[in-house]
Amino acid sequence: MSTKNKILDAAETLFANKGFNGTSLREITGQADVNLAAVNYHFGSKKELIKAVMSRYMNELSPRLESALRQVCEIESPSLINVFSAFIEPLLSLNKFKNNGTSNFLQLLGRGYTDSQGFLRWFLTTQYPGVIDNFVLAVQKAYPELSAEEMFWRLHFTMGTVVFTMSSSDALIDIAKSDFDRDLQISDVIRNVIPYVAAGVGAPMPLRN
Amino acid sequence: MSTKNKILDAAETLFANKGFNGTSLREITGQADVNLAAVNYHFGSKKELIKAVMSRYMNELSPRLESALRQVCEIESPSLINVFSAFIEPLLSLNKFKNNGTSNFLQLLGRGYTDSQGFLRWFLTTQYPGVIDNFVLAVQKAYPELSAEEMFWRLHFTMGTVVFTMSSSDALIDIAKSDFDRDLQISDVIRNVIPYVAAGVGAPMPLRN
DNA sequence: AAGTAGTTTAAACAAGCGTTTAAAATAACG
DNA sequence: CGTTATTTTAAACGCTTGTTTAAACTACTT
Repeated sequence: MSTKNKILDAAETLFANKGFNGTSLREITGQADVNLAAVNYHFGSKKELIKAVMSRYMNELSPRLESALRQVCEIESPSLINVFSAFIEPLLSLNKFKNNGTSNFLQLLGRGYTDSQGFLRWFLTTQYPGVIDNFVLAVQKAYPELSAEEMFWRLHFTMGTVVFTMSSSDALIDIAKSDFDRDLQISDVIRNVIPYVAAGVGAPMPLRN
Repeated sequence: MSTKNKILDAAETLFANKGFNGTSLREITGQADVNLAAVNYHFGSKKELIKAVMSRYMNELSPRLESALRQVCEIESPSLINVFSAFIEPLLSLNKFKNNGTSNFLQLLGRGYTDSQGFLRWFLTTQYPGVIDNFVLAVQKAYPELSAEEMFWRLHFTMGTVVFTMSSSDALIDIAKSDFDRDLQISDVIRNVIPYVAAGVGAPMPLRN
């Protein structure tokens, strides 16, 4: 395996578990078993490494996601469950792409929104706008009465639900094991969260004052 | 104002905006206009300072919250909207306690769940179990059909929604201003999130396979 | 007024950080 | 084979981190 990929693999796991700020280049190169200077040689800087880690996933995910959402839009009258279920297959496909891929990616997404003053949010929204656009279109078709402003709020809440849940999914799975004696996978977490966010986005429009 | 409080005030704002890892003691003591060593003299360590910042809020919040939730349980048949609305007054009361108190506290809560490997989660659940217990009781009364396992999931999702929303509430308020020309307060965010989480928690029980 | 306890101060500490350098090792190509 | 290019390496860079030290200063008590 190439040095570049060894770095990407080690960085991905460490970033997901300890955040971007919380992971040093020495930890990464130590786990990847490569020289410290290799990061700056191959990626230029730590910030560029973070982008590279995210890009590797987004380039895999975004075409699948866009096409799945487009398919939902072709349904006669799609439900919000249809919309959110469109995420399942593309997200779980990241597990074939790499071990713990789904979990790692979603955790990284969560980190990106709280660590590093939102530069990752900027990166994602400017580099992969097609995903967001198709998502909004699908929700609009499933719930046309939802105003633009209400949509803005609820999609943000949904982002929060998913991102937070995933960034602590390891703890969640542990608790589920000890409290309910159930062995859960990341796929179970995804399937559990869909009715929740679908109901949240589908809540009746509140009366404005 | 005492040195101790000057440190707490400066630390609170910086922690909320930049996270615990992302804020140095020199930034804190600089903004507080206090000597660097004062933190270790008065609090012992950075970790203890973080606890002190959180405790100051929790000691103000938890009795109000517990009593509000107990009141909801006394309603004949409370709705989930009732349950979550019980949070409004106690949370907004933090604004009288300190400028931007509500926003700062909720952002800190969000930081605590992702920064610092969850030691803050441990701190909160062990030090303030009464809040969680009363919350669960209220939800149980409002939605008795919800199984313990489903409750576990949905409360976690709710925590995620709130915590994530609040930790990025500054960005949210900025976007709302530029996209919808609406000047929002933290209270608007709270009022918007309630129908969402109430609908999410109130979603019908899914069929198990 | 002297002495003591509490507080503040400047300076230094060791350790860790991301990044750079220049030499050594490896690979690729005419 | 010999000569470029590319990659890897060890060492050091300057800087920031949390924490500690010991002296200076303040306030209160006897």
